Amino acid sequence: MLSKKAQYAFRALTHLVENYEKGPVLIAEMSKKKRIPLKFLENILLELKNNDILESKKGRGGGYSLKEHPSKTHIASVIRIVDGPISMLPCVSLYFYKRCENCNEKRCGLHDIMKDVRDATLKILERRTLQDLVL
Amino acid sequence: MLSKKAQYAFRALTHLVENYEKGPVLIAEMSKKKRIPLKFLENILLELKNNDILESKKGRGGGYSLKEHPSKTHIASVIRIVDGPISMLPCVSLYFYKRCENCNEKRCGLHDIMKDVRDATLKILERRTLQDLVL
DNA sequence: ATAACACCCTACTTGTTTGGTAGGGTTTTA
DNA sequence: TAAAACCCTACCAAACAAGTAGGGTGTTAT
Repeated sequence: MLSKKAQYAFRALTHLVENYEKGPVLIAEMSKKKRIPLKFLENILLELKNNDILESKKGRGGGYSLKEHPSKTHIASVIRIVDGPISMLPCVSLYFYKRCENCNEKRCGLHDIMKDVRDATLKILERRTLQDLVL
Repeated sequence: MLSKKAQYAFRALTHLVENYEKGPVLIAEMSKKKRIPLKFLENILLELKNNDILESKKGRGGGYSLKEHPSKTHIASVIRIVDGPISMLPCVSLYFYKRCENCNEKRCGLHDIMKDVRDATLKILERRTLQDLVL
């Protein structure tokens, strides 16, 4: 399950896509429009900025905006930043790999199954972008 | 990510598949062979039994065994019992559905994406069975 | 200059979940 | 009837999730 944090992140990003090319958007505005706790949202946006999804401008007329065109940022990237691994097992994760104790990976049925799941999932999440958030 | 509990469950189930038709297996044996904390494993097996994956026999010569042939129990069922929802959002879950506040489902891009992910995932997890755990 | 603006950063709090332990109770069979 | 083996409830500590607090820092308009 995606955390509430991730769901908030997507709600905020949706707002930013909807207002793309209208200049920076205030945290306060997103918080109000999308009903996200202000200070919590602040942390989330900061994290997305530190990971090159967003950029920000301080002072009057400032706010947050997407660093790239909505079609350039994949859903998978956002999830990895906010929630971490997408895979169901550490031993099949591409970005958060950890070998599993007590499973040799070459002869582990579960490993193979979860690798298939990972591939099927990423095929979707690495193709879809922020653009797809808004219909 | 699957919880450690779920991973233990699959390790134990693997052992039961490997020893299918050799009669009931002791908790203690699975605990030792698969290096799973005994009392924790006890709880897990009990839960699987209460959900019709396993059956048990008490007293001397007793133990746990699979209720049905390994090819009859799907990986998805086990995950749902032990960890709960498989989907990434409550609003796309088949067995644990909860509507999401602030998203009308008919016009939510994220909803659509996560529904696709769910379908792709279930296509695998509802086809693969315990039989596939052992190679 | 300087005040208002708006993001930046660290730390804290509270409640829930996870992973695991304890300690008897119950049923079965030799 | 005693030993074997599962059954059940409750408890515990550590980690994580969700959210709050309170200033700090850089920017812009006047």
